[in-house]
Amino acid sequence: MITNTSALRDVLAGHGVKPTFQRLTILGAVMDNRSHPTIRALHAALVRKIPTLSKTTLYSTLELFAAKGLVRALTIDPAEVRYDGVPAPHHHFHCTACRRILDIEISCTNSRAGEIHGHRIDEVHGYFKGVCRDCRANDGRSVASPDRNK
Amino acid sequence: MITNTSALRDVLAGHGVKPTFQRLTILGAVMDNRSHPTIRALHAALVRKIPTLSKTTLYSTLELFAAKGLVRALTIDPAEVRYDGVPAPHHHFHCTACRRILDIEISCTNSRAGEIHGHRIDEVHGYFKGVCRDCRANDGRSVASPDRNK
DNA sequence: TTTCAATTTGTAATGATTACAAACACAAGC
DNA sequence: GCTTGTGTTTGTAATCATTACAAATTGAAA
Repeated sequence: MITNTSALRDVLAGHGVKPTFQRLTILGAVMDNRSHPTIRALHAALVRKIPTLSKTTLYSTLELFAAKGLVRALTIDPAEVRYDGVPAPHHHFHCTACRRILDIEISCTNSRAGEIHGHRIDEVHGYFKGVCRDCRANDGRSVASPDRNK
Repeated sequence: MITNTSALRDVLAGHGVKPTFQRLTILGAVMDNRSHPTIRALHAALVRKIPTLSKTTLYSTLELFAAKGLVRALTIDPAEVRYDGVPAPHHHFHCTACRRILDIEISCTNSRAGEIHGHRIDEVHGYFKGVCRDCRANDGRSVASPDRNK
């Protein structure tokens, strides 16, 4: 685990969010999981730590975190929202073969939020769609379906 | 109507798509509707022209168009996919108050497709989230809910 | 201990999307 | 003209993420 409880507690307190056990655990999971997990994946992973954890709590908590700017909701895959524990703007790559979402380090002059044409900008999203290197090497066939294993 | 039937017929033929009456009508609607309509909105608008038009046809046809590069599917709003009749890469602004999606003319060096880190890039998506000028002028309250009027 | 508000949970809707098979259209060949 | 066959369209029935809602729980303050 990269992030320890006291650090997480500080993050929550710094954003005016009461640090409950569920919230600490969920925030730690999202920040440590760098695969942009879905609610379903998070729930599957977290029920081991919190057997009674409900999906409703995950939905409401992640909505709260996103509103506070602690995490970012990615709507790249229309089937399911994915969550990114790194709220700083950065780009993504969505592979249409394996459905993974990868971080892309690329400079972008539009990443600085602010205002455009009078519209107030709160979030900047940039991503690419295509076939990732691994799937290309695999002749276009998916190398994995990380979140599709029901 | 901006696009006439013969022009639409050429577009479809040029992409190897058989120009049926439904496809011509649907393509014309998406290209003329610059509000990034949802399936629901398109269906509501098109049943006047094709009373028997089914939502299934809309789903399959727009999926076909998107695969052929004729239109672009926007997954900005997690509730519903929206369709853009302008397939050339350009930016969008999503207002979280009125839920509209506006076109944004802005230069972007990353809009040129190609390849990054070995990943083949087929589509480039860039958008901003925030509160649009109209809603800001209206004190943050939505100025309209174009697609929410059930 | 009591109280009260916030949080968490489980269950029941909601509604977009998909699966699927029947109905239909239309061109090629007879 | 008719027949055949393939591709298209349609309607209905699932699927499943998300939301709505109210009861249960927690925890701090009085």
